[in-house]
Amino acid sequence: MTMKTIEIKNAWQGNSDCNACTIRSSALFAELNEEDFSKIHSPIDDLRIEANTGIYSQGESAEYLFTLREGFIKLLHLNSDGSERIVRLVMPGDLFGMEALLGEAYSHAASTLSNVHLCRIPKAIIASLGEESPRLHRQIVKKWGEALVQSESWFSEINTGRIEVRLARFLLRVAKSSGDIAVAPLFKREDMGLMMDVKFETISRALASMAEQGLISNISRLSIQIPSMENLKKFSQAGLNA
Amino acid sequence: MTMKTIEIKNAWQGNSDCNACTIRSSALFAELNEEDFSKIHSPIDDLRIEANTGIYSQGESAEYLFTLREGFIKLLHLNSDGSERIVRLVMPGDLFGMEALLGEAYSHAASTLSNVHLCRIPKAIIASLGEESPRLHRQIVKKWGEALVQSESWFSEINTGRIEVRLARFLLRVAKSSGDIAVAPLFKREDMGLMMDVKFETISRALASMAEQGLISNISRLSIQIPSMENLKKFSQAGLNA
DNA sequence: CGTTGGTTTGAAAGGACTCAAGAGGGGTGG
DNA sequence: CCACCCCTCTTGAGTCCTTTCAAACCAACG
Repeated sequence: MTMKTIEIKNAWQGNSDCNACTIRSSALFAELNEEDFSKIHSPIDDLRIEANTGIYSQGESAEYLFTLREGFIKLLHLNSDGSERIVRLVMPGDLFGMEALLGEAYSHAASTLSNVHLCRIPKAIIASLGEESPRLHRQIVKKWGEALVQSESWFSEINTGRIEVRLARFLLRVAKSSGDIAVAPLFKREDMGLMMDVKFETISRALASMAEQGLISNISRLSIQIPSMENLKKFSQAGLNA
Repeated sequence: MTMKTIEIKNAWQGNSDCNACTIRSSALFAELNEEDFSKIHSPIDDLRIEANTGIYSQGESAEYLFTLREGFIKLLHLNSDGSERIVRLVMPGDLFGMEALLGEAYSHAASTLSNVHLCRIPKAIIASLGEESPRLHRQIVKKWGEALVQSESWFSEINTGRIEVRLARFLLRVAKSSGDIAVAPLFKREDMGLMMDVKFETISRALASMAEQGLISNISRLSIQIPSMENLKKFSQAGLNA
């Protein structure tokens, strides 16, 4: 598994204009006002990174935290025996790498599952701003909380029961209804296996089986279609198949 | 599974003297000074609760957060299909029920695995104190961070690989070396199964098998002994058995 | 075209689950 | 104090699901 690392020169898109950010309402700076923004001096970089690229690795000193704007990122925790698990799937609007706020090392590795667009925020900004802005502090606490809840419910739902059920819950979680039909992105089978604690062949088989049951259709490398969200939901809750 | 709920009248031990708390260094109020303490007016209750008692349930409005002083507590997340998982094992010094700080409902249920001793802190205290004490804010952020890291590494280590290996990692995590021999507490097999996503019979078999291999000894309902931490550690990392 | 990385599919082996019976411990009432 | 009950834990045998090892397939790319 070769893994590129970011080359900032190529990825750099300019400094962010956070004030005008399109996902600002869901991002870290949601509650900041003009005055708060005026206090930001260090540069917040706006990066685009291609799929399957490492952003940071576990144990590395945490200097930045990140907001994901577009795409998907996996957070990989590696165990003492060398095995690894995906402990969180970062979705647009989510913060990650918050260990930077604690002045610690990253407790997991982060890498891209798709092409992504993200903001990289130096920890110094938060430290200095945090002293003066209770609003930011509140927002940070909130984000930590969301991360924890996300992590725990992810953990509980994606890792309990038969794989087909777990996979169904996963698909419901990442699915996007664009108009009439719902589409769910897929990732490398290997990665999906790391999320649900099964081998990649098992993911492949589960997808095939669910397609046979009519729960999903149009399996391709990177996505599937969901003919009926209702059916899939029912399936994920009961596992009662035909 | 019958479950008592706290009866405060019986459990109440008096209001806490946080300033003199023995676990204060690791608890929420670690960094508060005299002045900060003087601002605390609402009562922080000091409770003792017996084993297998519910403290709060998922979805309940979060009015308090808790610090565990003694014993073990499980945080139970229940899925939409009714299945449930233990998402975190709370150990002495840990905070839980922090959803109260976000003004939300509890995202999981909490109940005792052993007799416990804990402090119950009304959310109002944090809200009012938080406005004025950046130290407390920093401490809260830190605690959130610890909870997240704990949750993720728990998730990754206790849920990856063969059960015997998972069980070994679990034991290492809860073991206490008192002098020469190390002892690890056990819980109801059912609960242990919910932590590692296996049936309770499987836990029972895994314990028996590990005893046969000499990795653990003196299996009883509530604890085991670990003859050699080294061996167990080696086992948990490689899974190479005899 | 041939190579390469990723995905699918097959068959056999292994681990966990289910159902079921039995053993151990603690508490209660006779 | 003993008998009995209930709850929990252990153990057994067969089934089901996931893994393992292999081989074939597919699409992208040089």
